[in-house]
Amino acid sequence: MRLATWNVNSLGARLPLVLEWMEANGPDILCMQETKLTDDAFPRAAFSQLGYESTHFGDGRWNGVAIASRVGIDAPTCGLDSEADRHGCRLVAATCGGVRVHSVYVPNGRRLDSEHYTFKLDWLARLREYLDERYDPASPVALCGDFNIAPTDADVWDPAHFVGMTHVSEPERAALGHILDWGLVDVFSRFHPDGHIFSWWDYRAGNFHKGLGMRIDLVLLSAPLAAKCTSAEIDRDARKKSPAGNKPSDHTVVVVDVDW
DNA sequence: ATGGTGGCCCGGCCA
Repeated sequence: MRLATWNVNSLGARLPLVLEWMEANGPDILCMQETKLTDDAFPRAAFSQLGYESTHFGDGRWNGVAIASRVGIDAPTCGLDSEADRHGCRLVAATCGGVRVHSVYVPNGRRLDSEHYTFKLDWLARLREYLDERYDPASPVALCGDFNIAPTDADVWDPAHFVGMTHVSEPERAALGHILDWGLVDVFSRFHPDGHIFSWWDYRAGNFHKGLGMRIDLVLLSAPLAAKCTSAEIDRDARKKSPAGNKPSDHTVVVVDVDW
């Protein structure tokens, strides 16, 4: 089973590149974030033509998450528990090939003194509660998406640059740690313990070409899946303009293979 | 390294 996650930064703008990448790389399941579409505008037929079922949770201009799967989309659900999250469109889940898959878009905290930062920490705490209430960590569960957190200092280009900034603060890393403590493994870091491999680069100032990025897009697998994970890679090429001329997102794809 | 670019959709907001 090939499982991938990609913050596409507008599926409306990115659909040609996403389809091009799917045809070339054959994911069984692709989790997408920041589709920026309403459910009505989601291009279900385009995925269907490639053999994928899909589920989407979005209300338009911001956020929006989706899953495309060619191994089934069963029992789809949207959001966390609260009414506030129902308007955030930051989580969609479905059972795909026997795995409970979640496409997750964690709020951006913006600044440490921002109310958005408080909301981010609260959202992460409720994500842990969501796991506690629904699943057994001994079952196959995957959380895939843009966590807007670099798990360690090896996941940013220069830790000194990020002192006092969001994405790296101790409370954010602790909140992520609490989610991992439920029984999930950041499988990419297990295959690449030295870090310094990134999934996001600011569009501005040529940061991609300078190597100035962060690893904030994660695939978290419960123990039965993590034990059978054979590969975890970041496809840096998908951050470039494609051979067909399609423009990139500011994030690229994380691809995980599981012997499942 | 507080500028810069790109997405939303046309005036700023968001990342």
